[in-house]
Amino acid sequence: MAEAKGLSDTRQAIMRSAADLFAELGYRNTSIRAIAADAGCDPALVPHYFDSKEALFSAVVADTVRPAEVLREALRRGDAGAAEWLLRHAVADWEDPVQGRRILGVLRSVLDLPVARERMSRALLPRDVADSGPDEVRVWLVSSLFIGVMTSRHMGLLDETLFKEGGEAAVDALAPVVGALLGADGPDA
Amino acid sequence: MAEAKGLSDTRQAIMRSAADLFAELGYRNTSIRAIAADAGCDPALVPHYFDSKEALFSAVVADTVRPAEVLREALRRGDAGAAEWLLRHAVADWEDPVQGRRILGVLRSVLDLPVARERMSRALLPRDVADSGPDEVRVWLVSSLFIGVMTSRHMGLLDETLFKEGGEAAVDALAPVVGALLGADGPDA
DNA sequence: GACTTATTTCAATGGGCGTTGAATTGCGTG
DNA sequence: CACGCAATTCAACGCCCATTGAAATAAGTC
Repeated sequence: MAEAKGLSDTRQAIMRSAADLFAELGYRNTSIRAIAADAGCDPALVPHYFDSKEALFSAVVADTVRPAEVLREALRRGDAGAAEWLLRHAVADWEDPVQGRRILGVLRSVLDLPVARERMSRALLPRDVADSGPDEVRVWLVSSLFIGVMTSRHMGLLDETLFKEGGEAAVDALAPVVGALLGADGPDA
Repeated sequence: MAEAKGLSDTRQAIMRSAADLFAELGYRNTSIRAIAADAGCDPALVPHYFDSKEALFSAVVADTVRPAEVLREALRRGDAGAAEWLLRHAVADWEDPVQGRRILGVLRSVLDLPVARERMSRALLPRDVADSGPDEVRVWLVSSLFIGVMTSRHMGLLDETLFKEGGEAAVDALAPVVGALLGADGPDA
C-alpha cells in the first residue's frame, strides 16, 4: 500500500544519510548523489521524495535540536545553579555523537544557506522568548557563547581534556561565564 | 619589467577580489571564475599567478588578522580593565567593514577547508601563548566567545542596536563575561 | 627592429552537479 | 489475471566548475 509518500524505508534512509552528511560536510559540500549513495538508492529518489535539495535540508533541520526549550527553562530558574544545569544539558547535547554532529551540521550549513539562517534564528529565538524583552539579550549572549564553543571544538582549537568524561572540566570552566551571562542585565535594567 | 611574478596590478586585484568574495560567500561558494570576473581578468590568470584555488585561499588568509597579539596583551594586563580594553579592540576589529568581513571570511571558510582550520588554529594560538599553560584555556574560552558572537552577528541573530555607535552597548553587555573568562582558572589553579 | 620574457587571452577538457521525464519493477486490489 | 499505483531505475539534459596548454599581446633590452 504505502499511502502517498512516507512509509518507504528509503525515504527514511535518505533522511538519515542526509543528516549525517550535512553534519559532516555542510550543505554546499554535500551532494544529492552522495546522499543517495550513502542511503543505497538512486539519486533521482531524493528530488522525488523531497522536492529539492534545499527542501531536504529544511526537513532535516526541522528534525533537529530545539535548544530554545532548554534555554527557556534555564532562564526561568535564574539563579546561579541554572548556569551549571544549562551547561550540563548543552555539553551533554553536543558531546552526544549523534546530536552533536547534527547541531554542528546545522550551524555549519547556516553559513552556506540563507534559508537555514532563518530556521536557526527562529529555533534559537522563538517568539515568546524574543518578546520577553531584556531576556532576548541574555539568550543571544548564551547562544553566542555556545555557538563559539562548538565551533572551536570542531576546529580542534580547544584542549581535548576539557571534554573528557562527560565534559566535567568544560562545565567547570564555563560555569562562571554562563553565570555572568545569565546575571548580566537584570529583567528591569 | 616586472620580474618573475609579483608586481602585476592584476595579481593584486585578484587577491583583493578573492578576499572579498571568500569573506562574503565562503570558500566553497566562491568560484575562480567569479573572482576573475570581479577582478576584471581572465579566469585562467588565477591558477597562473597562484597555483590553485586552495593556494590562493592560503595566500589570502596569510594576509589577514592576527588576533593572538591582542589577546596576549590583554592577558598580560590581567585585571578587570583588561576585559573592556580587549573587547573594545575586538568589537572595533570586527565592526570594521573591511577587517570584519575578512575575519568572518576566514571563520566561514574554516569550516569548508581543512587546511584553513590549521591556519586559523595557529593564528589564534601561537606557540608562545599555547605553551603558557593555564592561559591556554583562557585564550581558548575568549576566542570561543568571540567566534560565537561574530557568527551570531553574521547570522542576524542579535539585536542590531547592540552594535550601534561603535558597539558601546555590546562592550557593556560582554564586559562582565569576558572579565569572568579572564579571571576563571587563575595561573596556578 | 629583433629577441626575450612576462602578461594575458582563448578554447577546450573532463568532471560533478541538481534535476527531469520516461521507462521499469513490484505489489495490493478488483 | 489484469489493473493501478507507488517505488524505483536509467539515461540524459544543461550548467558551472578548476585547470590546462597553446596562442596572442605587450613591454623592456640590446
